[in-house]
Amino acid sequence: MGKKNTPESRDRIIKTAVVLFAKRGYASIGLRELAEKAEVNLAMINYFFGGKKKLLMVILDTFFSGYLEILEQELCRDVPIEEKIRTFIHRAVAYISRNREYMIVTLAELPHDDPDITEHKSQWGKKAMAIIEQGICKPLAVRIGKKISPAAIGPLIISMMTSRFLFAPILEKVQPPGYGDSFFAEYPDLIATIFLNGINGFDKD
Amino acid sequence: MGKKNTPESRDRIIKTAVVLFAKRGYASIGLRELAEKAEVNLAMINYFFGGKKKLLMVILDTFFSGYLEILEQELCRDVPIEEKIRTFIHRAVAYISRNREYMIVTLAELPHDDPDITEHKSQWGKKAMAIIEQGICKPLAVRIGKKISPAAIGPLIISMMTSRFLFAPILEKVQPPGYGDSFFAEYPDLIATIFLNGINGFDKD
DNA sequence: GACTGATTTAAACAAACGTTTAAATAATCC
DNA sequence: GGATTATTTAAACGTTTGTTTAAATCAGTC
Repeated sequence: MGKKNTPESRDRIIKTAVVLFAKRGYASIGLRELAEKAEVNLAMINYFFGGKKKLLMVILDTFFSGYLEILEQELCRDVPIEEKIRTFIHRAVAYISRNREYMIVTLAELPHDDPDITEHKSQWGKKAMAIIEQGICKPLAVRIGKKISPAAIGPLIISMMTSRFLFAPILEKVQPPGYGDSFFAEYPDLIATIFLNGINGFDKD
Repeated sequence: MGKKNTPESRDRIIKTAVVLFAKRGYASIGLRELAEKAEVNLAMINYFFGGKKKLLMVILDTFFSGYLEILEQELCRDVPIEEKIRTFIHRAVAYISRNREYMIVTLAELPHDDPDITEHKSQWGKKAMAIIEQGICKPLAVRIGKKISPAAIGPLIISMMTSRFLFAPILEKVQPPGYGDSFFAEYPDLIATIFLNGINGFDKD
């Protein structure tokens, strides 16, 4: 059963799709343009993925599974909750930054409600929520005496981490250059501190 | 010059478009379906707006101008920064909740980079950034001795406020019912407290 | 009641859409 | 080396896309 080392045109389709979908949106990219940019015959997309929507799901799965792995590894550890959250945010921001386009495709499709895709996304949502419930909400309730729903914390924390990247096209036009490199070095700490202690949390410097 | 009291089919187009775009995404809604659902002839959309993209821009403008008005009114007041931010978040969350679909259409299109639209969006971005610079970043720098860029604060604060709404399709499938009404009553306070003092800010209850 | 401008209509435009087909090539196995 | 897959190709499928056209209907003014 002729299995090659790596079906390299399949990979090229995904890589190209992620870039195009992130830049102009999943729905507005035609398969012909995708095929052309990926240097692949049009029919190959349906050959490998069985349809445009299935290709999107592969991308969503790739991002979600990577994000969930970090969630799992960092939030289930038995360390003080502050340290746990801080190292989680550092790893997660690094992951998001490294896979910017995957993240954008995923986040941009989140609010929409295609039945197939929503069903699929909520599979990941369930798992994430369970981890956040155990890893953050429960120990936090013990600590501060207030129960915050994982349905609030989960979306909140990922939205905070991704905020800067989702606004990138606007910010690049608005912002006078200069924040470039040093900014992203400080970014994970900024998010972690605000999530833990708010903007007042910078007092102690 | 025959001006009617209100061109009611123009309004119907916008109202219908906002709902459809929010639910399934701007790019995946065809003008024929939109016209049908709005009970309007197909050609009316181009007659009133001059194109699909222009219709989208009207929607983006509507949301942005409302949001910016709140930014302006609340953040330029001369009151202690904590109180200022807290009341701003309350008003903004109420606005977002009331105009959920407008917000979703706007936020879902944010990360994409259609030249025309990005140009247009960044007009609003400039204004928002200037207000946040003056209303938050500057007084905050005095208070905590650390300068946080408005290019970080602006996206962060709106992302926090909208997070719960953008994840709605997933959460409705995942979440066991029960958080419904009481949740959204507490939501603005939750966001404001976390932004100001982080999750540790609930100590004092 | 004709005139004017705003609104509405049905019909058509070329272009692009996602998907399928059947035949050709390339790679792998025995 | 012949048989068996896996991959690639060009062509066509029927729909749907956003936009335009020119004629029809409507409302209000003089």
